[in-house]
Amino acid sequence: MPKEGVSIQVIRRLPRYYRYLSELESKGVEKISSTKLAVLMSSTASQIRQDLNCFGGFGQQGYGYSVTGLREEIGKILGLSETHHMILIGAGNLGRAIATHLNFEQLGFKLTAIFEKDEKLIGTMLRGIKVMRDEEIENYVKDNDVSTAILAMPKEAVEKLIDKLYGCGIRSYWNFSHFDIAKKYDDVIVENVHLSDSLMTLCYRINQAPGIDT
Amino acid sequence: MPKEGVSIQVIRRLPRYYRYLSELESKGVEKISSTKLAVLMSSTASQIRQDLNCFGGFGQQGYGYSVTGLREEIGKILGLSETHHMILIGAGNLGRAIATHLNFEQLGFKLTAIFEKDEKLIGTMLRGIKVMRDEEIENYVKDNDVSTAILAMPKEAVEKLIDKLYGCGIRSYWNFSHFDIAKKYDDVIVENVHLSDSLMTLCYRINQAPGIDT
DNA sequence: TAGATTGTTAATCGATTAACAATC
DNA sequence: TAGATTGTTAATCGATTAACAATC
Repeated sequence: MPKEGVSIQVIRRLPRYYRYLSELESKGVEKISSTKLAVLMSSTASQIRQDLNCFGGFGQQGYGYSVTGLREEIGKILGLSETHHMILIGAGNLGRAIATHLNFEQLGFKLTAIFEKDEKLIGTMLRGIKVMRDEEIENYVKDNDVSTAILAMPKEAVEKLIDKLYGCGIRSYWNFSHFDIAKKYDDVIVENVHLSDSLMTLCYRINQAPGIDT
Repeated sequence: MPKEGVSIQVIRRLPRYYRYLSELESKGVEKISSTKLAVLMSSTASQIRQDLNCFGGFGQQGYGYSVTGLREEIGKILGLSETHHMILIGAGNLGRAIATHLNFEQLGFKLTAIFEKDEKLIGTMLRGIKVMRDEEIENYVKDNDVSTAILAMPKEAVEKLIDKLYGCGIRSYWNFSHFDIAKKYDDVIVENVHLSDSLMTLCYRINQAPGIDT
């Protein structure tokens, strides 16, 4: 169903549609028009209809969209019920926050193993998963289906580890480090989360804004 | 120096330039051309020159850019030495990760206070800061300069708290929740970080990719 | 039927890329 | 001077917005 070549801008809006539709659904709203959804989301009706029609005609003329129906369709497009297995590498502050904070099961994933370098953390439990030693990654990946690795460690550590992960066949990464994985391997899927970049852009905008100091 | 109306796309690329230039600098590289930087960053020379010339002419014809000089200029543009004071609200897993993981001082900010609802966490120390009771926010903000609030708590909690924060005069937010602050107040600066949205787009791309399963 | 709202085509707008004169 | 590379203008490309016929 999802067509090829949908732009990344459209794809990045899909989770947001999904969230707003989920909320409408939980409030018992049954149908919504692109115009009303646009007001709710500070978007435009045109954009919503264009975005959705990249994947199919989910509405009904003269009526609008079924809230539940559309939410489900977007869930299918995103593939949220696919259950890719993922491993977390790095059980420091950030890794622990990721592991405990997210509902992986609702996001198309299942966290199945956690690895860490620091001896002090090995053996501790996180989300019901025992933190394993760094060196066990290769064996684990050989014996288990692993789709994706979450990289919650510094750039330098990723630099050292990435060949091993790639060698094990892992081709998708949720990357919190500043190591540029896509540059090194062009056949991988990488979603980067650069928190410090995000904060820097906030800094820029505060400085640009008139009358906001401190 | 930074001109008005620079597009958000350009601004979001600035931290990345800053990072790559910092790395070149630490490797002792003194000059770089837009062409070489483009190769390094998987960008284009045109885009780099266009981006930089939104803010000024930092290069020298026939030579290129001074690595240190350009890094410093971009640092100035981003305002990384401005030291805005920020408070963190929410000392759960995510809040703790944010507090301990980032070098605020290098990013234009200083974390000065942490607030939390959960009694068990109040009084604990994070990054040398004692976690305070939720209700003390207003008094703290009245007595101290606070530019920005980091919101590391669920949507519902932000929904309840946002009027108080806005009422205290806080006009910029680093928002990890799904509450839509910009919708409610149109004179605020909001940088959203939606980790679950990010993971969903990864899910989509894995499902689209040929031959990647599990 | 009349009103509403979609799906889709066309128009506009803005961002990226290419080209090249200026100049170090 | 000749070569290199910028700053900047022009061309292209793609995304967003507007318009409207189709249709529920």
